[in-house]
Amino acid sequence: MNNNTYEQHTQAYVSVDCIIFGFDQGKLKMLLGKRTIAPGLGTWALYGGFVEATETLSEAAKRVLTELTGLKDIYMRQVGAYSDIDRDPISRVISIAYYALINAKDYDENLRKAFNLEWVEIDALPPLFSDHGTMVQDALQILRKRITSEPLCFSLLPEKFTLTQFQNVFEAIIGKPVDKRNFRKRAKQSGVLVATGEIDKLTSKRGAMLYKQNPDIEEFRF
Amino acid sequence: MNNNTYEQHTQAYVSVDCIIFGFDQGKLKMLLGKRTIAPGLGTWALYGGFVEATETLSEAAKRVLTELTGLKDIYMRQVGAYSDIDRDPISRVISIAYYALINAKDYDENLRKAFNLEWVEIDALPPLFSDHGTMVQDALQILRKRITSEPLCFSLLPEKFTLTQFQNVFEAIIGKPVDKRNFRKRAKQSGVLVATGEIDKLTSKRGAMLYKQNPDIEEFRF
DNA sequence: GCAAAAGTGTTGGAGATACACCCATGA
DNA sequence: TCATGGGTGTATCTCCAACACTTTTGC
Repeated sequence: MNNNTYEQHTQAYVSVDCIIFGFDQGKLKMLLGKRTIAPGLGTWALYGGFVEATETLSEAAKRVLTELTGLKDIYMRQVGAYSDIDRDPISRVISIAYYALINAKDYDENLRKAFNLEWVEIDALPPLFSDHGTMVQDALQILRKRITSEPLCFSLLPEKFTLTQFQNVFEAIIGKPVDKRNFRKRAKQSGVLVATGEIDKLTSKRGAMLYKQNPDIEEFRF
Repeated sequence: MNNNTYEQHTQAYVSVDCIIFGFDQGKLKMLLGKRTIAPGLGTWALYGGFVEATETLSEAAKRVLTELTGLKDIYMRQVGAYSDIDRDPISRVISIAYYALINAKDYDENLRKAFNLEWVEIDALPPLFSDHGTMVQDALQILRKRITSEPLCFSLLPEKFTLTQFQNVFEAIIGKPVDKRNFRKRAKQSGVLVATGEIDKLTSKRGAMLYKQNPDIEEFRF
């Protein structure tokens, strides 16, 4: 900080933009809406909101996420700050992107319709408003890097899930298939999950063991 | 973005704070100053600056870095955005932290004195102003994670360096010693550096081969 | 001649990869 | 009975870790 007084400097609007990932039908998807206001009316965009004087960035992101999804305690992390001068043509707005992971099954279809949002597959993304496309690519890169050091997959799944579901989410994030036997071995040896003893009969005739996240992991390693 | 007009929302000052790392005397250090203004007069702090209307965040960070060091083309990356309501007691200021890596030998001592900065070892850091300590810890964590996927060490060294110097920087960042033979094997096999053919006679009687960063690496893997 | 830094190879173990078939059940 | 998804084991290979002595030369 130098000696200039604050008033000599300009202020800016600060916003958060939320990248909401979900897993559905074997695909990693995200919630996008078409802008209903200028600038960028009608183009696909992330949902966001201005940061108010009484809240931090993560509080603002949580507020937006809860408003949009009705869910609390959403897994959410900061991606970064975006500040191109003209990223918003109306005024200087600096935006901080957050990614969030939700279980798509928990998500209320009525809210989705009320906000005019769509689940869009991440490998079929349309062009996005302003720098939102960059934010999304940055978030995806972070997801892929962190998948072995943070329990990302579980936030995209129901509380109890089969090994096959776990593998499907994992593959959707890293973007390539993995060997089933090796994956299951790794899953069991790593200790990141525990068998519930319950059997899921919905997705297969034979039935599959349901697992959940091991709550006693000190440092996640997968 | 919702339908409210921009004017309904409050603006904030936006600043950048720079964490300048250097390597000197076998230790990873950073440049810190004691604040010369309120708030926090006299406490150790990062050097920063307000973001002006005409510049992006990274331009502001570059401006501050150049002002402070006289150097251009500094390796610099964003750490994240910090927004606690009272992180600055005078006014709402949202700050984006950047870390920078410089070769301490390039750094002009006169500038250091002019700005009243000190090189402080990262494992002997004093308490820092506001949330600057958090920024520094976050930056260090990023450095440690990225050391194998980004060419960080080279930015802390002169253009030509010995394998021992390279190993010293590496150890300083990860915070623990590594085996010399394994490290040298890895350095050579990875292809991240090339021998210059020149011999450095300054740091040893026998002389050591000088290497430099391999410019033809497409994806850095170490 | 000795102190100080440079330089050099081998072995063992752990973890990752590749790979194909049987099982249980509902329809 | 057959279609569907669930479940399992072994052999190989690659990468990483451990480990100690010789070389050169300025002083």
